[in-house]
Amino acid sequence: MTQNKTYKMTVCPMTYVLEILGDKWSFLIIRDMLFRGCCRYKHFIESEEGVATNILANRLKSLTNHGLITQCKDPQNGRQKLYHLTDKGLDLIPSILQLVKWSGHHDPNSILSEKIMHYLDDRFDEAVAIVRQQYLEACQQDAPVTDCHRFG
Amino acid sequence: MTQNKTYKMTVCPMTYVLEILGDKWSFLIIRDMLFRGCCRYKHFIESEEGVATNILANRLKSLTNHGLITQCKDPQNGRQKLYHLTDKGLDLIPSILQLVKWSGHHDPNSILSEKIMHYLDDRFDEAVAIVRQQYLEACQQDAPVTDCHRFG
DNA sequence: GGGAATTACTTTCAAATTGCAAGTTATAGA
DNA sequence: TCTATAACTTGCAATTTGAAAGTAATTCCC
Repeated sequence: MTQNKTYKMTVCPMTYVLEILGDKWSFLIIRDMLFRGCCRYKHFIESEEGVATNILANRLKSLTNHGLITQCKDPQNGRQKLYHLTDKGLDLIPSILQLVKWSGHHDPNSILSEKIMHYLDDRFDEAVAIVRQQYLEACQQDAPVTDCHRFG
Repeated sequence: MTQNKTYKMTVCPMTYVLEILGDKWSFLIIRDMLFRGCCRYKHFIESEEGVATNILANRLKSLTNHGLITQCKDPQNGRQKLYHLTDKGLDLIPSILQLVKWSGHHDPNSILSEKIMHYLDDRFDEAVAIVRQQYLEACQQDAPVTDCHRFG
């Protein structure tokens, strides 16, 4: 799917999301940031699914252009860049947790604990708030390894 | 993305969903069924985004194999097939409505009415129930053109 | 201060996937 | 029986992906 194509009038809500997130890797990048504390190029490359470096660069650019993430130089180390979710990106948490919840119910090999499923089933808004909160805290600490990996 | 590849142990909830829905067309097929009343091959082909016939056939097979939709002969007309969402497929409504809601907030060209956004923002569970209900009713009537196009 | 190492990419090219157009098969209706 | 229609399948060119190798800009280490 072309990620950086010229703008096309969106004819329905779904086409807008799918233009931005209608491929596997964009979603996984967001997941890695939210649940795995990834904020550097290297982190994403090391992630278990194994993105190709060119695809990663392409998607990071696309997500940046669409305003879901920001890039900045690491003030501690000029040869590194830091990637962070914007508010627009963070607003995807409910969507992502619904997808996680769906997997929890329908994936026969689901690894989600009962406790997590309980949160997603009965205290969804709370789960959203927790994931958001933990992400923001982890970012402030410059060591964004959150406890939220148990969700995603 | 290969849709019919051999089974791979899912390492996290997201990979399970993305293996099934990690491409634009699968999502659009579900949307067409939910919000546009599509239940025949022809309907999907006529949909505004313009799927290629081979891609459509591939995705319908994939979604069937993954248990999100079912295929059956139209009892009224033996040369037509009917496609319907299963419970597993219907359970995607919350995920899809969250994505629609996100678009409503962030797509500068959003066409969603205030009334719809109010439902999604403040009465989300109700919106899910309405979409599900209307889909099921429309299917029973064999003329599945629902009022829900206003959502998706 | 200079060479090696590291990080974040870009480039190249083969392989896989997509999309368009042109069949093909099965059933229906006249 | 002849024609039309619905649901595909096939062939092929064009696009996208993925693996590997290369490059530029720091930073580390002696």
